[in-house]
Amino acid sequence: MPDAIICGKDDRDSLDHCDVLVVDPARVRAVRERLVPAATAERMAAVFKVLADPSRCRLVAAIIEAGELCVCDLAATVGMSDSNVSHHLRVLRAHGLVRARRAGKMVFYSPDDAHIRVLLDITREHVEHGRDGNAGEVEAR
Amino acid sequence: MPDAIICGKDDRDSLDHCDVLVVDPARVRAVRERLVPAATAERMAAVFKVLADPSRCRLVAAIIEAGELCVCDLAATVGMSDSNVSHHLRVLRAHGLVRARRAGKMVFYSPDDAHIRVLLDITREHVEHGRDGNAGEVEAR
DNA sequence: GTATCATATGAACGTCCGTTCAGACGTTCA
DNA sequence: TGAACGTCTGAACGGACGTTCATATGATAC
Repeated sequence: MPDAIICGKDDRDSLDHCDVLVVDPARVRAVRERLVPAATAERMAAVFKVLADPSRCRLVAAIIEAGELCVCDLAATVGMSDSNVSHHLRVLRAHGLVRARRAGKMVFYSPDDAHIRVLLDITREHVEHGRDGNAGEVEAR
Repeated sequence: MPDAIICGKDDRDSLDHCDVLVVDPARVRAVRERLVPAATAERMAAVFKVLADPSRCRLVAAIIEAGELCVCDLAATVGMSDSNVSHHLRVLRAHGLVRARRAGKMVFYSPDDAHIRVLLDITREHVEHGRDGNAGEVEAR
């Protein structure tokens, strides 16, 4: 098996420079073929990014828990300003996580996706039971 | 049923001001009791934040796909600089998503959590099949 | 020892994002 | 119509974060 070679231009995505050392080019190529495409990863990261905020996590959890809730009650539930809640709800709505229903002056929000509930459940179990790996330290080695 | 009342101090978390309108205080209180604690939400958001980056998504996916991979091969696989990959791997390691094994000059990384694989799978299916709600537009209403 | 390689680290830059504040919009009720 | 209310919007501030560059560490080979 080769020890270290230089990969050609075609092995990289599309970078101006491509003189990168590779140890096991066969495996790299195999993994690259089966790897999630960059565009898909981008959309996946976007979904995670929506949930990557404690406020939005609680908002979504509260909406799922209640089934349906208006903005001011949501704000009271999670302890945030109405304005802030509204900003977050717009993000959640834009990404299809929650749905809005108008009733007179107020707007009721309800969950709009089954996957999200699973994501929250798994992650909650992960951080509660499982060892979640400290979030602060960097030691390791 | 009451139309709108002012909630007392005990109904809020711990804010200096608490003059917040609530429509359905009973439901708010019920949801608050069963709602995920703020501390837990913080840790959940931290997990999501780790995955809320396309580069890290692909790195984790590549490591899971390959089972084990060294830094330079990871860099070649996802098309990033070694330095950048190393930075991201530190984050992934600090949060217990991947594990590092040293072998001579090089370090091999492998998955260190079963939950993460499920999170990635669900999210990938979500953005591929399911309607993922456009990430750009904000229209709605 | 020195040289080379694989990886890790730190600083610096630019950008994104969560929050707050002030105000606008739309709806209801008198 | 005008006031009160629920919600939404935009600007602005502060902080967090991803990337790059240069450099340091650790390990192997000569």
